[in-house]
Amino acid sequence: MRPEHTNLASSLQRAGLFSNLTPSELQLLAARTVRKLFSAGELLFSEGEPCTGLHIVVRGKVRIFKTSMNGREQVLAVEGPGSSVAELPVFDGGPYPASVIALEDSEIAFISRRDFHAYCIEHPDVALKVLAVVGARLRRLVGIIEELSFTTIRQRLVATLVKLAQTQGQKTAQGIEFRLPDSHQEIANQLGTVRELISRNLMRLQAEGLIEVEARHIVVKDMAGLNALLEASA
Amino acid sequence: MRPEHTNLASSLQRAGLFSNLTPSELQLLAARTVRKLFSAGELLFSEGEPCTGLHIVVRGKVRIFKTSMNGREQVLAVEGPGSSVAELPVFDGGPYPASVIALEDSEIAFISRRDFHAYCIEHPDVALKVLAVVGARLRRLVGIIEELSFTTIRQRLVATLVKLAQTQGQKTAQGIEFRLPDSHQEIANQLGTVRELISRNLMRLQAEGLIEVEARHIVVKDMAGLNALLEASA
DNA sequence: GTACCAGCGCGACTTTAGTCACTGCGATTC
DNA sequence: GAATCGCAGTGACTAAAGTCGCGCTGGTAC
Repeated sequence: MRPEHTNLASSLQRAGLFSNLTPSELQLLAARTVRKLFSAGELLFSEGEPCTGLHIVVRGKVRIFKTSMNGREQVLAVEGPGSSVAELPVFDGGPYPASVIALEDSEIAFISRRDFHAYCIEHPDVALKVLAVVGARLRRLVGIIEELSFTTIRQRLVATLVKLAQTQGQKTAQGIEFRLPDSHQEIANQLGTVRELISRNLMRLQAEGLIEVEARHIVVKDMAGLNALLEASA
Repeated sequence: MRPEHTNLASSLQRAGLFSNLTPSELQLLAARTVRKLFSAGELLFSEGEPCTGLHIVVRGKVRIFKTSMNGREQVLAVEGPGSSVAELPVFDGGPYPASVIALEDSEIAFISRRDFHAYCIEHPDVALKVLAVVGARLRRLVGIIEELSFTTIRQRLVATLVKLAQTQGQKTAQGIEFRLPDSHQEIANQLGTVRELISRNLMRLQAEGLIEVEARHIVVKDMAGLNALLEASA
């Protein structure tokens, strides 16, 4: 047994999908996986390509997204360590429905379609686990549809600001402070719009006294006001 | 063995999800299902309710949709006989992510969560089949996201016209003729917009000489022209 | 008949989104 | 230190989407 397999096995266990497998089962699975390295900006695969297997993020961060002809992007999800990618096309045999790119230098465990397929038949509980994971993914997609269909960009932006404030915000005398984790361009991609609108909407929120913006540093002055904007038509 | 079970069994077999089960397995499953009848306009269940089990459309037609606070609706799918509904929340334990309503008088086979769960563990191939079905659903959702994010209502409308022309169109001296299957309001819901825009866009296409509209009767005069509008930024 | 109602057409308007072209800043590179 | 590059701000504009109100029509009910 080569040491990488031991490492891989423990990595896999952290992957949610395989959290309740026995060590020996993990070993078996690890023996079938291939370790791949991707540097930031590198594509794991592109939309439309035939699906070759399951990818699991061991280290790093990847973005799942669609591209339009005009160069616009719509982010479907950003996945970190422990998440699997493309669980689904593995089963229905179709091509990848979206592209995946590494946002940081990342380490990916890869299991071929055939192997994973076989493994699921031998271990029905894994198949159920996959269904649960896919369920979560489906919920997120429905959430994106809801947002795109029912809310304005302004509201979507406010929603992400509120979320960031809650997860990463520091309370200070000024209000709740945090830094935007991504460029305006990247935020625009995630909200399904263009860079300029992020800029403008941030400025507008500032003009209304709800937040203060300085480069990527944000200070929320009026959390209640932000939430009010969301409730208006969530 | 009561006769309904025999009927149910054959209905279930047509359901895609269970197409490769043996008759005896189907009987077993049928014994666990409940037949439910819904009249047109009746809700099968609403978004947010806890998920009680799997629904399979035996006869009729149902619509899966989300509702916004402003009364807007976004259709996620319309399912006919043989399709299953809510395969997914059955597994991840969460609430229904959307509401489902009967569009016509419909007959629904219902299997409780526990029973279906147990059945999947006994029959791993069913679990895989479920994954395949879910895969198709996921693809459709991604397609909706792509449309909402990248295309205009005009393009979405043209796309549905083209689809209708291809599937239900009759070639005549005038062009390709067909009837709109739904009201403008319903089309609007499916495209994620409001009634007026359907009206306006149809009129605009007519003004441009691409189609002719008379009530729900549509004549496509220039199919190439319509397709050109789609390619512009698909 | 007449009353009612869903579905549709349409004009006038506001708001939101997106485009284009440009400026400026700060970091890096050579 | 000059050139380059990624990122952000901004004005002017167009186009798309959505809102409101009203009127018409062709059913169905009574």
